[in-house]
Amino acid sequence: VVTYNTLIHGLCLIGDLEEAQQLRDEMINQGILPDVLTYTILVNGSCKVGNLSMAKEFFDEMLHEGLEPDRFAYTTRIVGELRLGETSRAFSLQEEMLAKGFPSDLITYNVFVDGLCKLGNLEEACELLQNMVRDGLVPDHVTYTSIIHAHLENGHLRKARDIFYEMLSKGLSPSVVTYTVLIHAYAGKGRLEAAFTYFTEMQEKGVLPNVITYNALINGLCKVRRMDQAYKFFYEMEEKGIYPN
RNA sequence: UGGUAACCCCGUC
Repeated sequence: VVTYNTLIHGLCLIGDLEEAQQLRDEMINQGILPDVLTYTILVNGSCKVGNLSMAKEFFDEMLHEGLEPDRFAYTTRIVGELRLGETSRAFSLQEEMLAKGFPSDLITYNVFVDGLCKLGNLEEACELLQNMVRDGLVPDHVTYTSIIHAHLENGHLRKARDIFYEMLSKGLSPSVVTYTVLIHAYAGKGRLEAAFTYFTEMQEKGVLPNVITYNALINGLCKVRRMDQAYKFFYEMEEKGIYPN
């Protein structure tokens, strides 16, 4: 079952759900029964390709097989419900999960925070932070990045920056993703000086920019037609062995 | 062996 799960996971990573499903069928024919991991992988893979009804089907099949979903399975399913905007269903699943002895962990909360942010419920997402603390959990850099990203998407750059500093004050280390969302927003709005400041700061802290970070900068520079500087970063990434995509 | 955050492109509106 580990071999099959690993292969199914690989197929899901490349987005080939048809083949993944066939392999699931094949393992059954071979007398190897899929387990909770198999279904979690399939539910997750379906979500990633945007086929949320398929995600639900796999989750239900897991139940029909008499398998008991665990925290990973529930959280994966919650991602799907939130993407559909089914907030109350997502919360019901959270309660169901709790009733089965799986209280939400940091990742479950992060899924809710990000999901609510993406649905435009930033307020509700922030309220969840209180629940996290109540449950003895500490918001991490992923939690903060979701909230910062939401503020940036709303055009509230200053608020985003404030949250960023709040994150630093709590001793959390921003990741390359945190810096990249900030750089993307500032560069995209023509605030290149601020973007450069973050770009410099991240490297001083040993956080290495990746191709997405460079794309964000180059995109901002191209928008304001500063092609010479755009090329400067383009060459710089090559020097660093970061390949343009 | 499985669950969370970022760019670009494309499609529908």
